[in-house]
Amino acid sequence: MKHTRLKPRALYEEVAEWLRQRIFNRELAPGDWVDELKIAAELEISRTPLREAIKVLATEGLITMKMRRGAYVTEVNDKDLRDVFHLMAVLEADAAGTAALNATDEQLDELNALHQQLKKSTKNRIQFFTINEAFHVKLLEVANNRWREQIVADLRKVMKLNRAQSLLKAGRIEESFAEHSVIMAALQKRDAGAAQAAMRAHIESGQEAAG
Amino acid sequence: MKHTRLKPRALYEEVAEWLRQRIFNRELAPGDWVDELKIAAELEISRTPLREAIKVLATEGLITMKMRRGAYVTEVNDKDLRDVFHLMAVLEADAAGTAALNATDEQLDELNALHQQLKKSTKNRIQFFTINEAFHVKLLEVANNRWREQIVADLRKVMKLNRAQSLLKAGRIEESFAEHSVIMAALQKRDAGAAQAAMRAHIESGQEAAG
DNA sequence: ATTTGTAATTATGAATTCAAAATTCAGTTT
DNA sequence: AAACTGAATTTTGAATTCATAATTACAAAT
Repeated sequence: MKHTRLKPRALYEEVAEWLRQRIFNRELAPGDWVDELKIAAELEISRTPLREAIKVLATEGLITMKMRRGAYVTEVNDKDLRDVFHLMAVLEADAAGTAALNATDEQLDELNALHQQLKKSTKNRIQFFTINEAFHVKLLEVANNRWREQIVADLRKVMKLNRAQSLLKAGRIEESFAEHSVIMAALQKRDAGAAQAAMRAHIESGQEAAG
Repeated sequence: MKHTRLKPRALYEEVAEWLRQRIFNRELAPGDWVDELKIAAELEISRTPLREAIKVLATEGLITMKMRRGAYVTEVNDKDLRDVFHLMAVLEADAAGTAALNATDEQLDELNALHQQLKKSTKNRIQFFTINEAFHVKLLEVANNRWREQIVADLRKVMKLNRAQSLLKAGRIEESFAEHSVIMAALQKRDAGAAQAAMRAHIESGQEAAG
């Protein structure tokens, strides 16, 4: 039995996560200034842990700090978004290649289980996104490079700054699922080159849909 | 004329950089605990900016924080190092490919100028390292993806945690320079595939030398 | 001698306080 | 009315203080 943790985590981490969610939900939109006093009052904490959290988000790239002026939510322009997508494609494609070669049979089963769940979620946008992300996270986990997992997670956060990525074009879900099928097939054939190519195509395709 | 800046940067950034240098110089070795009181006293500052700096380094991966226990310099094992090298190879190879296609003639000249300096530095380890790093940084700059520049910079920091990377085997400098020559030639021929392959080979070769 | 329990000490986490820079706003001048 | 000046206010940066968790030191008991 997994007991409830006594010591969840540091306050500044809680605050950092709270800020991230606010940003992803657009309650704090790109360009908005982070009002330290207002937010500290809202969370009923002092400015100290809030300021620590802000510096963490700044290092992640979600927030930009201006000396003696304050901090605002990072604004990503079209080029930034293209650049981030490109890196995601490069890193995830490489991960797919590695996974095709190194995944255990159990891990392939787990990935396939997620893939089957995805198949059943094409009618539910939110569920599709959730499971889609779980699949990508699982694939990275199988590729087994903790530094890449961290980097891709950070890039994903930046991508989420842009509203467009979540507002997919009509028919995109079906298209996305079809691409996933190609990836899954390549993984099961343990064809690294094909898995790599399929993942790259998938992410570039997602980029077009978002743009 | 570039005047001296009145307000260089935030104190916590100064402290973060000071800590990084301490770590790279092994005055703070992997596994060492960061004594807040001692360091704050040494720098004659309060714990507040020091703690902010620690959180930044933690986000970069240089320091690991344990709740209510403190922070210690991250220990990287052999697998970590392999993983970091792999990502460097993937990211820098891709950057080399992009640079081969998109560099202006002026940028190619600048890269070549650094390459010529490198040629003259094979007798001076420290100078070779400095110019070598400048070349890689310049190449990333030409590839023009600020997110990648940040990521590679962070990975480089982690690599520097390991002493081995700076203690090259005999003959490695000449070998390294030869590899650079191949990269430079591919760039000047604007052959993206060749540039990519050469860069990947170069970094993997560096990994062997470090291991 | 080893182990267990408790007090003392130390270090971390967070709030509060203080200092200084930037912004706002009123008042004056042109 | 627009622009400039300088005081008042607001906001950020950093030091200090306070609270509490963790470690150490020490004593007692088996």
